[in-house]
Amino acid sequence: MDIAALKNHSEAEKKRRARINAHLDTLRSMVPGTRKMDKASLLAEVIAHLKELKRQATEASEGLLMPLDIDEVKVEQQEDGLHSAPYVIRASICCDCKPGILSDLRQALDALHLIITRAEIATLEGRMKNVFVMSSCKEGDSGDTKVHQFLGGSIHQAFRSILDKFSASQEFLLKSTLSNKRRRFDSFKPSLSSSSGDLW
Amino acid sequence: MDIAALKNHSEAEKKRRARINAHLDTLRSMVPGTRKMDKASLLAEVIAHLKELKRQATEASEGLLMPLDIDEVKVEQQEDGLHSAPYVIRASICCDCKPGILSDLRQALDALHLIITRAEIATLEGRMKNVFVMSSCKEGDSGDTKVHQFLGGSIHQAFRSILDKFSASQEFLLKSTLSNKRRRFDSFKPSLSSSSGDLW
DNA sequence: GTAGACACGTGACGC
DNA sequence: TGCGTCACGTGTCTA
Repeated sequence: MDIAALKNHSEAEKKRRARINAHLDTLRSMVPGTRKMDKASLLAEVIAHLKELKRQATEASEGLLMPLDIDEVKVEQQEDGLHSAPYVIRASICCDCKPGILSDLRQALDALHLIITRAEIATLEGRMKNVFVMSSCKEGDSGDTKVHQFLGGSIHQAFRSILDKFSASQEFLLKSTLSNKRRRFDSFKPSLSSSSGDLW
Repeated sequence: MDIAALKNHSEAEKKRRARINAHLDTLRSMVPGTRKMDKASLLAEVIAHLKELKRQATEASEGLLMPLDIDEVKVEQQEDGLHSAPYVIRASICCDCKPGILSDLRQALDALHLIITRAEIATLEGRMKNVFVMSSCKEGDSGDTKVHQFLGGSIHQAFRSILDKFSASQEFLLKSTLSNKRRRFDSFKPSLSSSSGDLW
């Protein structure tokens, strides 16, 4: 009978729709503010959330990345999306582990009279990366973009000069002893003891 | 004419389906390995991906969190999903900034002969949080779960004893001078200069 | 009364 | 041949 086959067909199709809609409902429960949304709009919102989460994830793992060969100073304004913390500056410096560089950094930041909300030191394979999250000391400066741009410039300049100072001393060592360059490869995969022993 | 109305209707429905399918294709392009998947399976995969990204995001922001009042030692195995780095141990210790505790931690880790792939020191408001990402020195241990459980236990024990040692000395100070407890509130929102000056 | 969204059943195509 | 998936047109409901 063709009639029975048709019934099976329609029922199977019904099952299929149910499966899809169930997943759609799951998505509705996962993405906030989509409870009573269009199917299409829901999917659009899912896409947006997916992008946002991906951005956050890569941003978070970016913080873990540490260039092994190039020294760098980065200063950027952190809008921080949801946390409603306006005009927060995030400054980072990545270079070889050098004793004394930490106190230089500390002195430089002290001189700028900032509120340091987070200070992070990471070491990896003889390299170090310092990240500072901070904002201006004065309350009134919070909304002033120009103040933060100036502050960012000052921080960048201060860090840069510290970097130059220490890389200059390294270049001096490089010229005086040829074995120094090799040392960078020797300490390419050291244990913590050799890589951070001088630093701590 | 009813015929024109019907045509509009079907065309509108066609447009709607096109919108939905376009979003579905966008999702396919965003989630790897779903190029030729069922509509339902695709959505299931999207849900899984969304969950995974959410987990990573919360985990990443968790790493930034630092308990202000309670000292803690955490040792956990990090499967790390995509990076195919099996059996990596992540150990963290959070406590008040105390000079000398860093060298104690270093000595403890040195004694265990581990490969430290990442060492991180973060300071915030007079508190410090150290995170170490590491794996066993020996290659053969990589797949051995028991070895890593034992290693994890050893690390936890070592960190715990360091924590106890320093918190014990703090309790001693607490009993000897009443002003000490207040000090914890005095340094609740210090600048970097006062919070990490002793540590560095 | 019209525009948009949804579920339904059906024909078509692939394994 | 059946089984699964898809696109399509239609009926129905709500705003």
